[in-house]
This record gives sequence, C-alpha cells and structure tokens, in this order.
Amino acid sequence: MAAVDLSTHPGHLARRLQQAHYLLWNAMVSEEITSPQFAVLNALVAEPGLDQRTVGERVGLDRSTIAEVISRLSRRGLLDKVRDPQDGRRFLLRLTDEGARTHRKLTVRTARMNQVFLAPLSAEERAVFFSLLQRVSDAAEGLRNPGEPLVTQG
Amino acid sequence: MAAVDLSTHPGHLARRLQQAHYLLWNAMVSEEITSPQFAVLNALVAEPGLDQRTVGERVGLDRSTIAEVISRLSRRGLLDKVRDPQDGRRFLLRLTDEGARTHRKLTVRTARMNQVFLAPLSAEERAVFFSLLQRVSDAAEGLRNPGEPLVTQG
DNA sequence: CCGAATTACTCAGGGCACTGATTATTTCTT
DNA sequence: AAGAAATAATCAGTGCCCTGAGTAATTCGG
Repeated sequence: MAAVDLSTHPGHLARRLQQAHYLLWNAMVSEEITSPQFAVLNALVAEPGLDQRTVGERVGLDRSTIAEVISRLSRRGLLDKVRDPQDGRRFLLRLTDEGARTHRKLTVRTARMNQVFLAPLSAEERAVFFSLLQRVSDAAEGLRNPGEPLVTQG
Repeated sequence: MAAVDLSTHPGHLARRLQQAHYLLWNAMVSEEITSPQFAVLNALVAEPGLDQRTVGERVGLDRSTIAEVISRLSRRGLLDKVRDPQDGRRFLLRLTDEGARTHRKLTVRTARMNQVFLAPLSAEERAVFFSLLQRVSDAAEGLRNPGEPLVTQG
C-alpha cells in the first residue's frame, strides 16, 4: 500500500526517455561517439577555441564531466588542447580535421535518428514537447543559479 | 559552420532535464537515497516478493544496473534478499521495516519536489508533458522489444 | 607590490547505465 | 534420464554525472 504512480513523476520519465534515447543513438548513430561527446564537437564547430569550462557550460556538463569527455575526445585525436598564452590556467580547444569530419558524419545520422525517435509525435506536438522540456529544465537550472534571472521585470 | 541547434534534439533535452532533476532531488528529497533507488523501494511496496529481474523491468533498469542498486539497498538494510525455494536462480526481495519507513518519508518529500519542478507548467501542460514523455519513451522502448506490440490491430 | 580571493583544471570517490562473458539453475527436447 | 536451450544473477569494462578537496595561475585590494 501507499505505493506511488511513477508515471506522474517527471524525474522517472526523464530517466526513461534518456535511456531510450541512449539505446537508439547506439543503434542508429554511433557506438564510439556518445551523444554528450557529439554535443562537445558541435559546440566547437560553432565556436572554435573555447576553453574547457565554457564548452561545459554550453552543453550542460559540469567541470568534472567535461574534463573526462574532453580527455577521451583528445585521446582519440578528435580535438586539440593548447594552453592559452594569455591565461595559463585555460586550455583552448579546437577540432582536428578528423574531429570536423566526424561531426559532419554524425550530424546526418543524428537527424535521421531524431526522425525515428520523434515519429510518434505530430509536428505541433514536437514543438510543444521541446518547449515544455526546455521550460522545465531552464526553470530547474535557474533554481541553482539565482545569479542571472531569466526574466527581468522592470 | 554547419553547427546544429541542440535545443531541437530530444536526447540533449532529456539529458538536461534529468540532470536538473538530479540536482533538485539532492537538494529537496535526499542525499542518501537516489531517485532510481526510490523507484525500487516503491516497486517493492506495490509488489513485495518480486525477484530482481522483474523489479528492474518495473522501474526500467537493466540486469546489471538493478543488481548494483539492489546491492546498495540491501547493504544499507532497506531490503532483504532470499533465495526462492521454488527456483534456485532467483532472489526474492522484500522491504525491511526501515525500508518501508524510508519509502514513506521520501514519498512526501518527492511530492513536494515535483511541485517545485513542475511549477513552470499549468495543470493542463503537466498532463500534456507526461503524455508526450511517455509516448516517446514507450515507442522507443518498443523499437528494442518488437516482441510485444503495444497496439494489437485485429 | 604582495597577500587574499577567484578561477581553470585535476583527482578521488560514489552512483547510474550499457554490453559482453561467465556461472548456476531450471526447463525443454528427445 | 541426459544433453541442449533458456533464464537469473554476477563480473569486468566503458562512459556519464555529481561532490568535495587540491593545485596552479590570475586578478583584486590595500
């Protein structure tokens, strides 16, 4: 008795969604490059020369996790790490040719995978889905960083 | 160039949502018991005496992960593992009094946390949110298990 | 200019999540 | 009844995710 219905628990649903995505990614996109790794490659395509911490911020990975992910990508020759001559604490990151090639290849496959993943939803539902996911995530992230309010009411 | 907008990638959004939830859970529910652990306790409140594999199926954890989670809960005295006398491969699982107490306590806190987590959404939006999350997850899980079709069309 | 605070990164430790291989037990087939 | 197939659980290995503590470099305040 007193058991709860997990289907109304957003955390449980989020975990299930992420796991389902993980499996489909593995089957349809890549067994070597993970989704967070792709996010890092993508961030460096958009803004080459970012430092490690900023890349983590862009893709939503904390300092420890981004360090591991970068280290793997660097070990596989997909990106280069060089000390910032202006600030000896930072490493500046840049994709190698191989890294850029990998990003291009996975971009195509990822688009295909997203079609399959979102197949059960209509175009309108997809837009709603994205919007709801983003609103909840943004709000929850805002709870941790009360520094920059999302809406400034004058 | 050719960088992609991650805000239309459900996998990326799912990961962010899950991370946001993880942090809020830690802050508002418990630093000792995790959300998957709570799901296991909850499954055993609903159906005491389940075996390990079935519990994993109920809460969406694979054979390896459920083994680790059960082992932690058992080590902390929240559940008991006994060999099934009918089938020597299985372990039958049952909450201890302490486990049941913990489940009751966390049920209350989890409800409070969900209120905060879902605060940005109206009641109607929450219903839509749950439904979309579930439809996408169910469909993706169905891709892996083509054994039991979700809809039987006569 | 120099000590204090801040910042970027690293490291150790705990937990979740998957795959592939192994072991023990049960069930199926002949 | 005996060998083959299936099943429950374990183990090793990889990767993501967080916290708290530590190190090196820079910036801030007096």
